[in-house]
Amino acid sequence: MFGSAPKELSRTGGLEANLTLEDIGRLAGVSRSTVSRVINDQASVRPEVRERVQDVISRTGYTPNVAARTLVSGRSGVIGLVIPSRVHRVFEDPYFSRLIQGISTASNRAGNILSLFLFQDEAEESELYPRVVSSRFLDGLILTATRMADPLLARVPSGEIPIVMVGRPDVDGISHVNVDNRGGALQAATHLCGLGYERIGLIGAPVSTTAGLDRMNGFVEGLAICGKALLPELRADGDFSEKSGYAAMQQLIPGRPDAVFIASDSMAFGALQALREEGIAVPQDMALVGFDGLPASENSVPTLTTIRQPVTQTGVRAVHLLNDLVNGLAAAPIIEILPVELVVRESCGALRLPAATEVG
Amino acid sequence: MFGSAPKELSRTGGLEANLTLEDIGRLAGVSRSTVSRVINDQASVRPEVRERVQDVISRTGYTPNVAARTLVSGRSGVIGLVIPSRVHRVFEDPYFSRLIQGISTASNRAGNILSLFLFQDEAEESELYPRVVSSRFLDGLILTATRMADPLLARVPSGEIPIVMVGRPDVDGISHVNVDNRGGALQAATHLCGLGYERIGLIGAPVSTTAGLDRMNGFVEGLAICGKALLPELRADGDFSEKSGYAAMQQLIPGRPDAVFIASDSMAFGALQALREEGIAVPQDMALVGFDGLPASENSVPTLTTIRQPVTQTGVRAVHLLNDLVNGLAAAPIIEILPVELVVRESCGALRLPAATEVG
DNA sequence: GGAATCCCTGGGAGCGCTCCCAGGGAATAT
DNA sequence: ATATTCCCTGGGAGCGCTCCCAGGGATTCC
Repeated sequence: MFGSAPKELSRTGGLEANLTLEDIGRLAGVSRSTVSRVINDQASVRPEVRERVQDVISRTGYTPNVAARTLVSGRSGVIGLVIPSRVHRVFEDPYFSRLIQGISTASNRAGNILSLFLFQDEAEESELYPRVVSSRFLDGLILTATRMADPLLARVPSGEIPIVMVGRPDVDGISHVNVDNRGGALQAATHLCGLGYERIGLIGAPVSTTAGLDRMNGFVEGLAICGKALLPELRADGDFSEKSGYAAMQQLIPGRPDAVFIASDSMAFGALQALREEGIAVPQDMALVGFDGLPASENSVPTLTTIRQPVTQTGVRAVHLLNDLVNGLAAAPIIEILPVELVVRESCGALRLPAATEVG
Repeated sequence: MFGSAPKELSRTGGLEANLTLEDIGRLAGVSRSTVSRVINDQASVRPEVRERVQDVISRTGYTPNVAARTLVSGRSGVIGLVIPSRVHRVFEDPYFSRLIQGISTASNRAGNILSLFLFQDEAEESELYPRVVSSRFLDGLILTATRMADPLLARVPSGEIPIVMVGRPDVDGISHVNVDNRGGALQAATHLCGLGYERIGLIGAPVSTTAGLDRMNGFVEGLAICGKALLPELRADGDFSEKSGYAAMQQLIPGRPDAVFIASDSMAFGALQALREEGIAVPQDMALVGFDGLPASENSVPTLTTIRQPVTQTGVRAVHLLNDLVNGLAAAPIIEILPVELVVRESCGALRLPAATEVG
């Protein structure tokens, strides 16, 4: 349209480019300081002046220069989401998908910008992480999917920057938000006991994750409350995947459990498949309780009784906790444990049995 | 551990906190400027001085303050990845998963920091987008998953900031990297023709996406080369999902196609399921060619002949293109079209037929 | 009426960096 | 020997913002 515009103009893109507080001030007939006050919602600006300034701002489309603001205030508004290596398929996992959804929404609402750090391998991790953390570019960090003894965690306590972990870390002193894995698994166990099942088995998640460990411990604890123990032949572990659930169930079938708690819904879907192939009816021949509350658990055949965890909410809380830390509204470590909920559907048999007394 | 440490110290985290160029200079017995030269790899620093400075830097763990650097240089090193609303399940889609992988790796290697903008709805989109773009905080933007007539694209040509799209936009003048959807679909058509199939159908992707449109057009063009036309009763469209592929195939079966090109592997998996249920053997009774080259296409029964597109590479190229734009090594719009590749496996029947002459 | 108080507003300083220019010293040329 | 060149280095200026302090004007009080 303006083919003959000087290069300098077209390069910066026209009207709105590179306006400063000073410019806005000049246009509104006030000083830089007053404009700054208006933008930062500080008191003591006369209403009519405030309005005049706001008018100029919206007319010009002025946006403060983040770099300058960060330089002087020491706060960038950027929070980092770190997903360490080893989690290659992370995005295809519906858990992460929902978690990131929650984190993204919450940080958008809170006025934060979200930076994503996917580390493909240890080299990238050890090179990038220090640079990122100490560049004073991030206000804080959310860490996910760390494993036991994660080298990343070793760096955290040095405390250069506020950090919130999603999930329970295996060391103390780190702020985190977690779901009540132990309590949920315990509830699954007592629910099954209460329904009168006798030989109750477990398909566990890897005990190299705190979630897997807590779910197993909670389950065993729940059985203990009912005066039962977990029989070795009724336990198999998977790796959260559907495939591993399928294999684990095949392993359990010879032991003839009448109920099984499966530490993730994905694995439960695999287990369901294995049972279907063997002609074992759920819940008539074997009752199942999963963990996660994936949307798909509503549509399986039979529908899956499961422990629903609030994944999106976990992400939201992580952002809030982090902002509290950043703003000095709380001192690390803060720990938040979100409740889980037993969702009774067909697979546990409760719906077809006469009401039974639940323990716990 | 150091419970009695003064608050000021513990808050900033010890040794490495808040060092500046000036500090490093003092420690190394040189000036701020010299340290800056060392860090930015500029010439004319005596080797021994350079080494001395580098030594102090690595000993202290100094990292430049990104905000200060950005403020003066006008470059932050941060690139944004924008995924507009409507793509809620984006992360569970293996395409996006791989794309983000590629973008992340490339930007890590290029020294960029990646910021993620997931817009949940139009409101978030229209509020955040301008703020982000004009805050001079991002060096550039990668845009994905826009639809036809996306309102986001309307803002792009104003040119405040370099932008590269992944996939072909439906308007001109926007830099993008795309795969040869048209050529790939054309090749699928001529491949099937060359194998002697007569009634060749299409399960298309939504024509509201340029990918869907291009694949359809390429396919029709390929048929035309072979002197064929796409019969209306042999065409059904899906939405990229497995489920929709299943439904589309059910729709096509009555028309008795002897071969079908399916515009995405996911849909092909659904179609395969539908055929299995109907007892229609692939490739004996019907030949199939997919599009995408998902890893899972190697393991389906039968293995899927497909057009493999370089997804990770697409992400990598998007980052490189964007950096070229940012660094002024190229002028917008730059367009890069990556080649796709026909991967012949069992589902097209080529492996069991005597070698046939391919057209094209 | 003059002094004290308050509300608003403007401008200086400085965040940590890069860019640019000036200048000291060594090396080379006259 | 002095003049010219080059290499290397140091420091000033300034990016756009926030914080702080000072001060003008209106208001209130004595």
